[in-house]
Parts: sequence; structure tokens; C-alpha cells
Amino acid sequence: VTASKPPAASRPGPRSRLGLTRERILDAALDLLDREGWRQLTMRRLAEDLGVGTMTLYGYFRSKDELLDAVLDAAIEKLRPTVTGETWREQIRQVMIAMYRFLMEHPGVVEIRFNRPILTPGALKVTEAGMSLLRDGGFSADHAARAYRLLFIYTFGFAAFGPGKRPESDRAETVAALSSLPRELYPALVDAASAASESMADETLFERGLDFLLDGLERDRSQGGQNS
Amino acid sequence: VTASKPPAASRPGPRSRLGLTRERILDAALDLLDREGWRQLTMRRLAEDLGVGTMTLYGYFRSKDELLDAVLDAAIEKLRPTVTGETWREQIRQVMIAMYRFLMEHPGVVEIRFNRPILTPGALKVTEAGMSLLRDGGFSADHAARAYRLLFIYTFGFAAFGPGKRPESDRAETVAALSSLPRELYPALVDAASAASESMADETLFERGLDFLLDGLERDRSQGGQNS
DNA sequence: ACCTGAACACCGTTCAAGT
DNA sequence: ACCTGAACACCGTTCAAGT
Repeated sequence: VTASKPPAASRPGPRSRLGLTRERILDAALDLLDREGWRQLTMRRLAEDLGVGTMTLYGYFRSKDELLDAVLDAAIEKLRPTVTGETWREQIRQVMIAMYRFLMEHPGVVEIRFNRPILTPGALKVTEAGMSLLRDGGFSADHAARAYRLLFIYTFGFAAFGPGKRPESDRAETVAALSSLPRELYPALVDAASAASESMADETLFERGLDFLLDGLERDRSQGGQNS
Repeated sequence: VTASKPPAASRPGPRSRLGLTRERILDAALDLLDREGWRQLTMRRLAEDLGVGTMTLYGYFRSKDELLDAVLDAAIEKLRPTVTGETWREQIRQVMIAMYRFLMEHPGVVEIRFNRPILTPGALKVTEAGMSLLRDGGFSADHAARAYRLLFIYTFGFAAFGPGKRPESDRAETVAALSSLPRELYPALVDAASAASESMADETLFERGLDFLLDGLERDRSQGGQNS
């Protein structure tokens, strides 16, 4: 939550005897997070992966919270959307799709973000980029902030609650469970479950919703400052 | 995840010597969840609140996971949207707004749902209701499933990542932190932060995005089965 | 039949000590 | 200066025992 922590540069960590650096710890942490999930990312386990004593980590990060913030920041640095579109709409669309794909590859990032807001430099950079796209596209500061927030929430929400987070086997189980429900009680659900197998790909659904939101934002924008 | 657990009726728990029932436990759990959050909801703490030994709870629920599922199910039972609209659009809109408000009042529900999908009877009932609204409105099984999923994900995502989750003091802090960033690095962000104080209310933003999605769904529907 | 304390295998973190 | 084991206050849950 604190935006005014000592930046990484001013707090390089110890001059390690073990070849340990903040960066190496963060890499190992993101690895563990992506491979085994949020629940397995413990200080003890991470230290074990690195072959050091648990408490050694506290020489590089004051607490697990600080480490998690740093993991997020380092991960987000890897999100560098290539923006080639010509209109604000194409541009922000590319940004959001890149963010969605990024979050799909790093589900742990969504989980961490879920528990607390991120105001870390890397995250701010992304927000700044998106917002300035909108400003350049003719949105007022106010309007741009709302539009970005809406798109951001949508994208994170999709990454968090959309399908595709779980492995394929889980999904098959779910479809099977739904299909076998009593049709008297859940007619619409059972029908939908049968149709679900050949349903739209997740990313396609994401993009469709995204386009709906962009349609709306575009309409609002061209009508000038609407309400509020 | 399992949809075929023994329903509550067939597993009434012990004939308590302490006046304890599944229901009383669930009430206490939801209370604790809403008041102190997901992290405080521990078996030990819950037992303490109820004035019983920790292990007593395991006579009523096989595990914490099973208890959480039951908490969710009980909570969702309280979500009974009053649907007075005449068109599918008005109807599903009312459902989603009711869901959003419900989730705002019970943030813990979002947190639990985040960690695993819910296929509990209460949750299924809500889905069934929403889906059949759409079917009645002329959506195909396939189309209705996708539309509902999109709206559901949006609503949960907004409840999870939208503002308003945290207390007002946190938000003020955030705005202050953003405003004090170096304007050279984050011009759009700083501008937006200053404008943010008089920004749109959260629920208004939620409804606006919701309407955008509904606009899109309506357009698709009247154009008949689009792609996929 | 219902309830429970002790114990086990885990957490994050403090503290005092090692080199 | 860098690293760490022991210890503390927590988890969920098993197990054996109480009534």
C-alpha cells in the first residue's frame, strides 16, 4: 500500500556470500508462484528452493509482504505490450489483451493483487501508459481515469474468475457435474452445459466483452462529457 | 468442487448437547467473515466465537473446505433478486446489480469464490435463474451460456477488484500517494488522481460497464447467431 | 452419540547467536 | 557484514480419549 518504500536501487541487499541477490530471489519466487501457486509460495519453501536458510531471505526483504510486492513489480516489468494501433481504441485494446494474456501466464499475480492493491513502480508505469493513451485519444483526465479503471477491472476480473484458470481436467469435471444435474430443477443449466463443450474459446469471450466496453466508451466519448 | 456431496438434509450433524447446529455454525462463520475477513476465519477462532472446542466443528463439517462451501451456499441463499423488469435486458440487469450489491455486503464471499469454483445448490439456483431469463428472452442455450458467463465474470470481477472493497481511509491514502508522484514520470496518473476525488461513485461505474455489455449482447442477439 | 485436549506438520517472524 | 537455528505464536487436522 505504501508507495514510498525505498526503491530497489537504494536497498540492494547484502553483498552476498552465497551469490544471492534480490533478483535471484524474485526469479525463484515467481517461478514457484507460477509452477505451484500462491499457497506453496512460503518463505520456508522459497529458501529451500534457493538452498539457503529461511531467515536469510529476511536480509533481502523485510517481510513476506514486501517480497510479494517486489515479485509483482518484477513480473509486471515483463508486461511490455507492443502498441501498433493508430486509434486510442486499437491501442488500449492491444494493451488490455496483452495484460490478459500476461495474467493468464502468471495466475499468481492475480492472486496476489487480489489481496491488496499494488502501487509499485512497475504497476504504475503500466497504468500511466494506458491512461496516457486515452488522454491522447481525447479523453479528459476524469473520463480517462474512469475508462481505464473499467477496463482494468474487467481484465483482472476475467483473469481471476474466467475459465481457463484451472486445468482442462477440472473443466471437464465441471461440465460433467452440470450435465448430470436433474433437468427438472436446472433446465437452462443442463442445456448450457451440453452446449458448453463446443463453446467459444475463453480469449474470444474476453475480447468480445472488451469490445462491448470499448463500443460504449467510444460512444460516450464522441458525445462529449456525459454525466457526472 | 464436488457437486455430489451429501446434501445438508441427509447430514444433519450431531444432536447437539450444546445447542449447536450446522446453521448456527454457518451464521457465526459468515458473521466472522464479513466482520473480520477471510484471514480471520479460522477453525480455532470460529470455535472460540461459538464457545466450543475447536474439534467440535469437525463433527458438523468434515473439513474447513466443506465448511466454506456451506458458508457460501448459505450466504447465496440470501441473494433473492426481485425481478420486475419486462424485457430480458431489464431483468438480467436487475439480477446483476443485486448480485453486485450482495457481494459488496459480503466481500468474503468473493474471496472464497476466488480460490475455487462453486457448484453448490444455492449457487446453481442463481445461475439457473439468470440463464433462464436469457433463454426466455430469446437467447439460444449456447448464446445464453456465454452471455451469462460474461456478465457473471464482470460482476464478480468488479466486486473483487473494483474500489469500495477497502475502507474509505485506504482510498484516501491511495489518492494521496498517487497525487504526490513525480509529474514528470506519471503525468496522466497524477492528473487522474486529482480528478479522482470527485469521480464517479463505484456503483455508477459498475452500472455503466454493465450497460455497455448489455448493449453489446443485445446487438448480437438481434443480429441472430453471430460467430462460433 | 457427542465433545475435546494433545499432538503433528505446517506457517511468518523475532531474537540471539554464529562466522 | 552476512547468514542462520531455535523459539514463539499461529494454522488445519488426526487420533485417542473423555462423558
